[in-house]
Amino acid sequence: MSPPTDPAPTPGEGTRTPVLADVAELAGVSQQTVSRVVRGSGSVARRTRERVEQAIAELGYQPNAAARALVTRRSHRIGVVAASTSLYGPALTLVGVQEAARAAGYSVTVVMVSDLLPTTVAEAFQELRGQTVDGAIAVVPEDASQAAVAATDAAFPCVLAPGLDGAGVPDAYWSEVAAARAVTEHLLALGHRTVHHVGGPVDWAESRARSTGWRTALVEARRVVPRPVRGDWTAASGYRAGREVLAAGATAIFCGNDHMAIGVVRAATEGGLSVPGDVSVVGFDDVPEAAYLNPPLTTVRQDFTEIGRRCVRVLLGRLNRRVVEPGALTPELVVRQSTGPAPVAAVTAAAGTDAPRSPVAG
Amino acid sequence: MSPPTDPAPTPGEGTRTPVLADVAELAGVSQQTVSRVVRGSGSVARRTRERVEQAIAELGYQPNAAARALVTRRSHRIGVVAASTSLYGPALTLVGVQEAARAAGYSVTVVMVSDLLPTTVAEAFQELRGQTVDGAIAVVPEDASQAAVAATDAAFPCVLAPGLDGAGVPDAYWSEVAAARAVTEHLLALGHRTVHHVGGPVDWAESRARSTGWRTALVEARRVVPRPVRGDWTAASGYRAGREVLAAGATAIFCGNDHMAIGVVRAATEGGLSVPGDVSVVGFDDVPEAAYLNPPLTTVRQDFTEIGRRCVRVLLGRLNRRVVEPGALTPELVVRQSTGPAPVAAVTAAAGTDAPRSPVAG
DNA sequence: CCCTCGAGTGCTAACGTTAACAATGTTCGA
DNA sequence: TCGAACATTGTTAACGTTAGCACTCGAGGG
Repeated sequence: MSPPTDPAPTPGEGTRTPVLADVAELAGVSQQTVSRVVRGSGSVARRTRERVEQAIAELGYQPNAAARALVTRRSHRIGVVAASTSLYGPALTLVGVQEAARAAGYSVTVVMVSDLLPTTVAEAFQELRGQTVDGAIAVVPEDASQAAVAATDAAFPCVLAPGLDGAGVPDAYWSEVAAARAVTEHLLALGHRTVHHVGGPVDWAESRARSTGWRTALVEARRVVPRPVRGDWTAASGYRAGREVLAAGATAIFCGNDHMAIGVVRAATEGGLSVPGDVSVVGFDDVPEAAYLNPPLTTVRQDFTEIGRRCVRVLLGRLNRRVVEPGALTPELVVRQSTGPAPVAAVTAAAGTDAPRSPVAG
Repeated sequence: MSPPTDPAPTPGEGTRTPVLADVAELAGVSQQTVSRVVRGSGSVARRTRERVEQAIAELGYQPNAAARALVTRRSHRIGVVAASTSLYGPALTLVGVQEAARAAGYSVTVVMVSDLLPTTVAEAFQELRGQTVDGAIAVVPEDASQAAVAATDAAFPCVLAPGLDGAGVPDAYWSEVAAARAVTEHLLALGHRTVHHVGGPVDWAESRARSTGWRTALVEARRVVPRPVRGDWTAASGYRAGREVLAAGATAIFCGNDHMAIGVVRAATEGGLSVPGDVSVVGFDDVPEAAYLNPPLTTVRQDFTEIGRRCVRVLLGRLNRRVVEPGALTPELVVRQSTGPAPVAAVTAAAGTDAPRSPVAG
């Protein structure tokens, strides 16, 4: 509506966004005093402060972040490099990051990478460094980000989300391993001879942790370890993997995430198999829908938001030259109705019966 | 590992991040020339440019965004105010925004709001304005953001995601209405007397659009319009709403999104009703899992990513004083197996039969 | 041969803020 | 009553970049 008149910098005219000097003039003090009031540092007489505050309110003054960042060398912004923020886990982690960052007075710049090539990820980090963020968090599979982070300036602190740190195998990893173990043991306890595995992409640390937990439990129980089939986190890939694993005669399947589990259940159903009558399926993540699926999905609950919060805590700590212990997370097995006792006869024949309460097969 | 030695600004010592002046000195030219090379503007002799470029590479120079923003008054960053980025639609829209922004050389700062109070949203915009972003996109229900956007400085361009603009009812709205109509008509064509509705929160424009389309179709076909039940997009709320609607004798249910549809299907299944034998259920969004649910869900496919891309296009256009037509999106009805002919006897009795191919009831 | 033009380059002054220091009063103990 | 310590305020110089102008060359037209 308004004509595109070029707002020439005619002083004292028009509605130029107010700056420190304007406030100072209106309040009748020096810029420095206004600055002190704005930052809440240094000592300012009560009367003066009130006058300044009123001037600020009157003018609607808001400090210029760029100017401040230039002189302070602190932008109060952190960067996040994320793979696909549409994936359930990363999306929630991002929420946690946002939450914690905001609470600490930081804003968040997100850079999404479309693929996981180390080059791409490294570029993303470089981009953030150029954007004068104070530090960065990688919500990207470790394999891709680790090298990129290592190549980064030491003055540019980075935190890896899944592992919470590049140095050493972190707690988060082991809790996932433990959870996957618990899943496998749950299935074994139900009488299944062994447990098949539909895993996520191998280049995700989460995938490997879950696979490791599964394998360990199997080996410890002296069971056959079937060759795991890998998907890409999607239901579609789960469906394909499911058909494959089912063809191999699986009666219990542990999936790397809930969405793939959905695909596996679908594959079973289409194959005339009932879940959990003929085959038990377990997911991972506990997406909000898991409890309402057909059948309600047994899965592992994971507090992704908390992971995000912790990343921020660690990063902000590092910015202030403090070391913050990330602490352990405890994923929790949630048993619902997609797991049940092993079928009496473990054949791939398509028997449509749902065999209630069949005794555990030794 | 490295001791926390305070990097004092001793000139020419240590590994201070290189600035324009350093490059200029190394290349034996003035800062201005380096600046011209970096920005690719102005005329620079070929030989000089090469020398400068080599110096840049040698020093690993990267321009300081804060300084540049300070003098240019352009940060090449846009802000996004989003409700819950963990919701499927907003998450994908954010992906689209990222994609398009990046391609145009912009980075993205996200501010998440936890609730939809106009105050909260307005605060989020203020925060962005202070962060010197060039403009903002609201991926927030219009009701909450419209006022906030209106209250914003004219010099701070904003775009509303769902509507693509605050002025006038946008195309996106009407395409959703049309899609909801198509859903309802599909259900009616299958012989259902009427269609029940489990809608999303009323303060979302998307919700209202879908409800409107549903209602219109019903009225036009001169059918009874049942009272819609509202959920909050989650499967849990869908489940509750589903029980309610089912108790009212629904045989066809149109849900505001796929997750609520999952809850509704669950409610039906638990009530001993088969889907689509006894009751048909339709979702909205076409989440990637929809095709693999039990039964595969009939729904409406929606290109959220494209919405995000368009927002950026419109915003960037406005930044350059150009008006960009957002253009229409065409959501598409995807018929799968959760919808079928109306049952012969529309009673709430729990008959476990799946009544295949029952003829359409006039 | 002079004048103009344009390409190529450099100098200087911003942009809006904060840090460091200097300069006021003011108070309090001796 | 004097000086030290303190509270309060102002002055000056950065921070790293770009815009505007001025300058120096050669080339080409009259």
